[in-house]
Amino acid sequence: MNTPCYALVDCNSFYASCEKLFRPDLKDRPVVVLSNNDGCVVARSAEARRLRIGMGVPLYQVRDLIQRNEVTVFSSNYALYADLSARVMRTLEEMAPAVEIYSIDEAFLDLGGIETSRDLLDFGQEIRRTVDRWVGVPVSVGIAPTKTLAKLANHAAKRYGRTEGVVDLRDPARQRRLLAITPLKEIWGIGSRLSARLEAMGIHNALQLANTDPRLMRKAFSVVVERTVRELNGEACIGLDEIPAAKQQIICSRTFGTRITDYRDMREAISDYASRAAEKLREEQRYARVVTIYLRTNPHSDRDPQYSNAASTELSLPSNDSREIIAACQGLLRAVYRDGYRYMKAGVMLNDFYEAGVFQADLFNPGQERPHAKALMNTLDQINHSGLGRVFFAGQGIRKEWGMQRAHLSPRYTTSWKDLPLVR
DNA sequence: TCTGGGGTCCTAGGACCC
DNA sequence: TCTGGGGTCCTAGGACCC
Repeated sequence: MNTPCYALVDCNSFYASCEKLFRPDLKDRPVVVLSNNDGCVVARSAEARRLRIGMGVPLYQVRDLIQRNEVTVFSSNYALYADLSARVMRTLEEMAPAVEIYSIDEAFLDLGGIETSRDLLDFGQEIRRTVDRWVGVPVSVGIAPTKTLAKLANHAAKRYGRTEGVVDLRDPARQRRLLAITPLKEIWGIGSRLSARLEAMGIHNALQLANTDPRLMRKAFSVVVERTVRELNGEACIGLDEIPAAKQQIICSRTFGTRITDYRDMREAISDYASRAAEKLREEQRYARVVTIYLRTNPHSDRDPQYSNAASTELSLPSNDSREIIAACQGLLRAVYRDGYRYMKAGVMLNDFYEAGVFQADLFNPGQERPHAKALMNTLDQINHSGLGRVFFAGQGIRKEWGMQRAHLSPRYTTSWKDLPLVR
């Protein structure tokens, strides 16, 4: 049996790199990408990071800094990032025997057995060159016997220029040296709450955590922390998941571009989110029984009266038909909507999923067949995935005055025919 | 004035049953 | 004043991730 060996490949400043790819004029220039509604900074190019623009800060707090330094600002262009992500992942799948897509910009590779046939630092550099040539997005590579250590190796590859973007952390002595200079909150699985509790116990860095007794850590915290301790010591506890688990929940929620004060606008928004959620559900090829909506005012405001509420219902039969899910959400909205508030956000949640044909027929509506429903939803999805335009239900609204603010949106270069870049 | 969105896993505790 | 024990299931809440 081989010692396990994982690589973590992570795109550098992914969203910012995607934007730069189609804007060669922005090479070596600071770029930031904003969250939905242009609220917070969620990605920064290396140049922007050097200006000390923080991750996750609200835009209004860094507006001066951005203007003074002529930072180029983009709204999130999720269609573009998802498409480029798929290209990166396809490239990695061609290069490694087993790949787990961990997030939009990261993948774990199983390198077990490869080290006998080739030098892993070389292999890491080959990954970097290939992704750069085929897709144009820069990546870093961390290599280690456990996923938790591979994560840390990747951090190091990003942080220290001398590594040239690849760190091989298989050597235990090297692991200990890196752990000794790694703060707790940089460890995968240790967030701010656990960091604070560990600090209070006198544990201040990753090496000190690695040196604790894993069984005691399980008692004091949970099995999650126990696994982290073992992984830091090179004992692989978390395997590679090539096939993503089926989703258990689908959420579609948004902060509105402007506050909603009108029932009809709220009904439009809820219908729109319901339709998006149903679309995602069909992509999963699942049917949901439980539908939930929630809405709330702005909790940061101390002037406006506050209200937040949620409501759920169980469909008589699990469904992924947009019309049924929209109707259920509109019914729930009538129950929880109150006049006289300035609503900031609402959402639709789907739960309790079934595969086609496995659920019990409704006792009171036996044989409730909907022969045309599937064909109609298929047609809808095909049109909406064609890149030619979208069809939608009238209840979703046409003008969408409550819709997202995206003042700095780039074209959908790769997923919309009308946005194809032109070379003159 | 302005603060994202979408997920997962684990645990404790209550409800319920025999 | 006295009032078992053990098991399962479900849910809410906390913590984490990107």
